[in-house]
Amino acid sequence: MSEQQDNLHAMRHSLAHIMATAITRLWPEVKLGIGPVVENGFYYDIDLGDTTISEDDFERIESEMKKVIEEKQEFVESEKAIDEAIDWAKQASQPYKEELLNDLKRAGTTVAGDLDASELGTITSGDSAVESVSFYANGDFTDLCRGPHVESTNKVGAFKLMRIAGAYWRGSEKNAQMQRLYGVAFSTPKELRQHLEMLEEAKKRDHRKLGQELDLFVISDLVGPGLPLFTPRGTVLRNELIKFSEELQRAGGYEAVWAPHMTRTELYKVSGHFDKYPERFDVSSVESSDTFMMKPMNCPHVAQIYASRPRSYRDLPLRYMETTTMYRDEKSGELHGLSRVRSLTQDDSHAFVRHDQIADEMRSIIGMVKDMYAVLDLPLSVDLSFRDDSDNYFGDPKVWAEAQKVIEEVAKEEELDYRIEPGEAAFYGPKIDIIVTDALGRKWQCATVQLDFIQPERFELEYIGEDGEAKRPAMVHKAILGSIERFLSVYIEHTGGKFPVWLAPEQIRIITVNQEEETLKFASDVQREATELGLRVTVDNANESVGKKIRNAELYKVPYTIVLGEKEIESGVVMPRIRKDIEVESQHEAHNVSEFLKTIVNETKSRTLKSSL
RNA sequence: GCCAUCUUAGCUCAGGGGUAGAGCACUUCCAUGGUAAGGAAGGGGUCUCGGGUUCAAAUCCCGAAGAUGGCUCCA
Repeated sequence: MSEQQDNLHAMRHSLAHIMATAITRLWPEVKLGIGPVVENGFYYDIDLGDTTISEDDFERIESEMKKVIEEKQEFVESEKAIDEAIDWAKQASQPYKEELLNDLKRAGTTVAGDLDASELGTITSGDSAVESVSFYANGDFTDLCRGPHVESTNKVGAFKLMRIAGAYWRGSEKNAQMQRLYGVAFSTPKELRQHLEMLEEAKKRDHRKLGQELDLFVISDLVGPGLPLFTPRGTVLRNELIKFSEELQRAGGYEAVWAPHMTRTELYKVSGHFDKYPERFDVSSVESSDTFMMKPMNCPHVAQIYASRPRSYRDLPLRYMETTTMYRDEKSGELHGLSRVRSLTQDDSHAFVRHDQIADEMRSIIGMVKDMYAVLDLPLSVDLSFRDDSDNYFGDPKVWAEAQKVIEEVAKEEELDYRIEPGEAAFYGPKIDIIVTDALGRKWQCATVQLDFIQPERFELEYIGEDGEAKRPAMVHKAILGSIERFLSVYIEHTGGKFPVWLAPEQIRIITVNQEEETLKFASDVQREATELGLRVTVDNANESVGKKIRNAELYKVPYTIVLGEKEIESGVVMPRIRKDIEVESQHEAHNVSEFLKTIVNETKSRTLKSSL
């Protein structure tokens, strides 16, 4: 972390204390949980018993916080012996702090997750237990805290309270539910303003809103939550993306296969998924009966295609792809537009490879991923999800170590911007998770490449080696777009609905000036010509003003609009209206109709037109 | 699944214990139009669903479903 980041961190953390100070002044009976720094800001968990705070109280809290800031209270660190600290917590009636301290005393740590860890008192000696912990005080307010803080309450930059959420004490639903107050904070008012503007922009681009406005998908109560239906426009997006992905895969030697969407549950018992994630299988809403279920993933099915006949080392790699829909019983609270659904379609593939072919296959896949996201104008970075020392993983640790080495080498060779994330691996093997950064700077995981030694083992997959001995292949799972639904949610927000020409559901809209026979005929001639060139074109000959029809085309963010009337019929020349983000030599040049259509075709075919946002 | 908030026409939303509202969209008519909304008329709602209170419930109360924001989870 740079010095600047350290300072921002201290500011945010100090603001959490200042908020707690303000809340303690306004509600002296408050029981405080923890108050860590999070991305872009901070929060504090509070428990007010029967009272609940609402966002209407933010004004009061913020103005109290401003008072604390103006008082320029110094942050003073002190140490207390652990028992003394526990007494303090008792006297201050802070049961949550007391619990943390007791855990510290007993275990030297608390069992809670990462966020809590930064909140714990400093361990000054010994491994197994703690002798003393650190406190920070500002004015009358003292809190168990490891720090660091800024020197005084007036050095905290700009902040704003954002929202209230329910949160369980230490993240467990067995515990008391507290209220979590979130704030954002930045070093300068300007950065805060930029952040708030970004949130405004994100709201405007919300894919659920754009999905409705641009008529891309719908969710019907009768069909059910998490089961989106795609309209013709949305389906064009889906199909074009899938087509591109499959072209990349075909070039990499992948052949299409097909599997039904239902299976005997037994398949997942053999694969090991059922025992590993029982809670994901025991819910009837995606199950058809005790013995059959909707498929929640694809790999075990494809493994059966491999297993259907004897394989030779000469056959490998065998590369199968299938863009297919799977069904997962996501909990209702987890569903969100297209980004979290119950029916998700993956551009899935599985390669069965010899161990000496793993690196090449990984390299080839990384190439596809790079090509895809270059065209989609989404910069990418990579998380190498490796195992940790826990026993959550199947298989031989030695094989894992070897595979992880190969993966890291490939990441280096391909010059990927990568981070290693221990403990993030799937239970059957290490993964490469590809993270894209959208136009608003938000990060999303999309593509994933996963190495799997376990399913070949579970399904007893074999090939006959050069020496005549049966050998076990490895499986390489991959999805370039990941879930198409989820990718669309990211991409709709990335582009704000201004899709590049090759993807645009409607590439050209022809607007007629009037309803005269001659005009209508000319419009339909141009439409036919464009359609024959493979373009997606519609004619708006509604009995409306030209201005109105232009406006409608704009609202649908159609890349090219041409108005046809008497002038165009006579001259054969059009003055296209081109969506502003599209780079062209001149926005206002007149074109011969046929020439113009051919230019669009070229742009479409190259798939390289970037939407500059 | 848990907590909070919300659910009124296809969409965006106002209203609120006593005959259900607007804009857009839709239909029809007039206007035949020139690069972001031409004019008029009309149709459209068991006010999410189920119970309760009341002379009377869309409105108040309870419950359910769905949505939204979080929490938790994400093979």
